[in-house]
Amino acid sequence: MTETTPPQTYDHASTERRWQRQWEERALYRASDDSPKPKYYTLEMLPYPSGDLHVGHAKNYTLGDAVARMMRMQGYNVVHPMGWDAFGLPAENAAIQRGIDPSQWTHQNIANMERQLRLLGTSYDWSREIASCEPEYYRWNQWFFLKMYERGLAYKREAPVNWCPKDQTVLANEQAEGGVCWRCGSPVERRNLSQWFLKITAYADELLNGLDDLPGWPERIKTMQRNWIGRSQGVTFSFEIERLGQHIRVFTTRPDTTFGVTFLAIAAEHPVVAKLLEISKRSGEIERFIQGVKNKSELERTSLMEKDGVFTGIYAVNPLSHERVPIWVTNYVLAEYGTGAVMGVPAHDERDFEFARKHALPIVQVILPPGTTEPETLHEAYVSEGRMIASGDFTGMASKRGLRAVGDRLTQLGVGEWTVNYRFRDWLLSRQRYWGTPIPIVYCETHGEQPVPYAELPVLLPTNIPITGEGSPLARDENFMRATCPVCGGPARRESDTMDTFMDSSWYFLRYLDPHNDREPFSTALAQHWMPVDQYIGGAEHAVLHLLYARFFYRVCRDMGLVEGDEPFTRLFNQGTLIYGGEKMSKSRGNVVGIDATVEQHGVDAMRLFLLAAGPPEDVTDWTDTGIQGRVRFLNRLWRLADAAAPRLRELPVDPLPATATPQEKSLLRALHLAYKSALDEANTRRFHFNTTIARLDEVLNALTELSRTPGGEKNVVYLQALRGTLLALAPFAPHIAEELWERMGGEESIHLQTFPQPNAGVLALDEVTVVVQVNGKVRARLQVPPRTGEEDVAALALQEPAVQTQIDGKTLRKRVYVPDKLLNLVVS
RNA sequence: GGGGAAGUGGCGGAAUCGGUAGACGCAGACGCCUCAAAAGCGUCCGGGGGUGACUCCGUGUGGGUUCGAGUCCCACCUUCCCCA
Repeated sequence: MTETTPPQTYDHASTERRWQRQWEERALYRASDDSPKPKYYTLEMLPYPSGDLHVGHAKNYTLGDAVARMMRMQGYNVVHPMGWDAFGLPAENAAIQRGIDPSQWTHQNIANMERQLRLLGTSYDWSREIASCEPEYYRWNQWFFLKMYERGLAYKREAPVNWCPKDQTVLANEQAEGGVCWRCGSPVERRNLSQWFLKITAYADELLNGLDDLPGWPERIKTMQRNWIGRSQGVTFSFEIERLGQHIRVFTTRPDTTFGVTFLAIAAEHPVVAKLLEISKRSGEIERFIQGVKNKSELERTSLMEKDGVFTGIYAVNPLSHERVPIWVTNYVLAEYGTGAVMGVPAHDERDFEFARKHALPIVQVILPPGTTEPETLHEAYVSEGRMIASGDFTGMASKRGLRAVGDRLTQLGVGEWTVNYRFRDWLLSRQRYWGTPIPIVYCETHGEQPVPYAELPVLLPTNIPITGEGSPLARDENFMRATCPVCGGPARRESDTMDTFMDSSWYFLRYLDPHNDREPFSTALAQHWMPVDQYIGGAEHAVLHLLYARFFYRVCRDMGLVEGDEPFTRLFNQGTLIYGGEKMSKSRGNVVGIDATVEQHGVDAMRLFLLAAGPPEDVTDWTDTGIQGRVRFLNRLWRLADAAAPRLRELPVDPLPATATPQEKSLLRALHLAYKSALDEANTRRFHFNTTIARLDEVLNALTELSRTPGGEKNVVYLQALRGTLLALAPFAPHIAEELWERMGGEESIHLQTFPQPNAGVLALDEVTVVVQVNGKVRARLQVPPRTGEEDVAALALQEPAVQTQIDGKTLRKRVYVPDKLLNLVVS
């Protein structure tokens, strides 16, 4: 046989396929519930099965997998599960637009995405997989709902919502942007509809204060949650309406400005409006205004629209100053926030100022800014503290003290009380949609609203029913709607609303711990063993939605005795997005780089390395088609060296610290141990900047290449042992090639079950260090000296340097700064 | 409008504690190998000046603190994110 050229590249496709199969067969990543090792729960946010993964998704899962593998190799019993957020609108839209069964659509997508996740070489424990659309899962949503119902945490009430008159359904705020239905384009209305809520506000203070106990969370996420909860302390008090004998209650955080009230602003939906209409002479005008306001979405009302209003012709009385103040119906006060009415103090509130300007209402200054003695014409509201004026008994008081004093006076007068108000509202759980968890409630003509008995769970979502996109499919399905009353056994109607899908993701991390339990949502003992999640990884888009709901849910579980502790996620890491061609990857932009084609062309190890090396994981990073080439080259270079060395390594006993002789050997070993240190530091400080670790591995390969080219290099023991070490350091990031070469080198067991090597201080130490010599802060020379050389010795050497001499010649030495092993700065003049 | 984060070569980025700016990679230039190409290998690669040893400038802009600033402080500009 004639001599053939050896293969230049390794066959990534067959290698990757082979090891993925082997790992699965050997259940390599199965987490044991009773391991003596310390537990580590690492988790990526579960995906919605939209159909296809692109390299942007891969960035997230690759990081999570690198973390899981690093912890596993450090001796932790790692649980790293994966599942599917499988209920939701896209499946239903596929049904509406293309007549595809939502269940079938979802299951096809799950099958495909699971295949793709396996393709990524992720080390998930698939035996724990869950899909939220399965009755085995959603029955426990219903179970939790009933438990919350019993505890008064789930309740039904009327609330204003976005309503599309054509499609006959409620819409989420983001589905009604610009005031029109996202599907049919009809203008949406605000409607008061009876809806199910979860009482998350009952935990408001706990959710707020708990943030202080989460040092492992990004500060900005905590700030966002604090702002979202929006706790404010103030006074709720009443203004009596003239000629009506009724009151309007207002909430204010600034009772010290009560004497500056020049109008009352109430929401168009405020219940008192009906009464006002009865006695107002201007009812026609008011009704026209209200009609215009009601059609607008909340988004438009709070941010887009100019502040507007209409005077009712009716007055109320300020309980402190006894002045008459006009009552206005406005578009900038929301019925759902506070009391649905605010006192208008234009001098000291920006929105009130703007409103007063527009409608020529008086602006009465009652707080003087420090350093002023007379009220001046205001060009904008003065919202800070100062001295109170024109405020009856309180005149002359500092406003900070006045705030308390006025609040207390209102309380003493019996017209008000100190209250705490929150910006966020209870969680609206109802959806008039098909593809979700049915709410387990029936309505009996005699016994009214009744919970479905636990024994009858799950209330199954019917399959094969028509989905047209108009109205609730469940409400029209007679078989589903017909039920019996659990109290009297008589006929009853089912609740046709389904649950918001954030219900599913509020507790899925607990179900992973006990995914096949058919007696309870999860075993308390297993939750105690594994919880809390040690590391949670996901995008920042869920900062106030999922992450707040899950914290609420966990506390409810705690109060039910199902879990211990308050917080489900000890540490949170926010991934940055991956952009391509300057834009976020998305189907609609047509700039999606799919993972199937990428993996086929370059191999998944190269892709994983590129995604990790592209930049810090929390940053927005760029996908480039050429960048991955560098990682392909890296793997091929490593392959050529390691594959050739494998036969020798099979004969060579493992020795992590071979004796070095030459400077080249020393610098190779040092590079390797710096790579170990980098990987361990990044994993254990949770900085996760593995981009720097991969740069260290590049340097190791450069050093390996260099040593392999010295005479006899390929037999050099240091070189050979370093190759073995390189594979161990690479294993968490490029698991397939590392495993393949490990096997070829005669490694026992899987490389992924090995212990990650520890950096050795002796190896890291340098024989010589470079000390920079500066004159007046500018580098003039570099000295090679042994570590920890004394200042006098370094100074003596420095003065012999010609470049230093010319700089200090004829000048006086003023100061000498010495940083051992780093620098000597000579200050002269 | 308010709050937050970030601005470093042609590009992605490194410099983790105030101490050699530009590690590592991509792209590019030149060379080797080859009939040729691909792959691979080698050298160079912030800007100005100089044959060269070198030298001056340089981390968005302008100030400041310091022996010394990409890093700390103040103001401004730009971009992105969140809230309104």
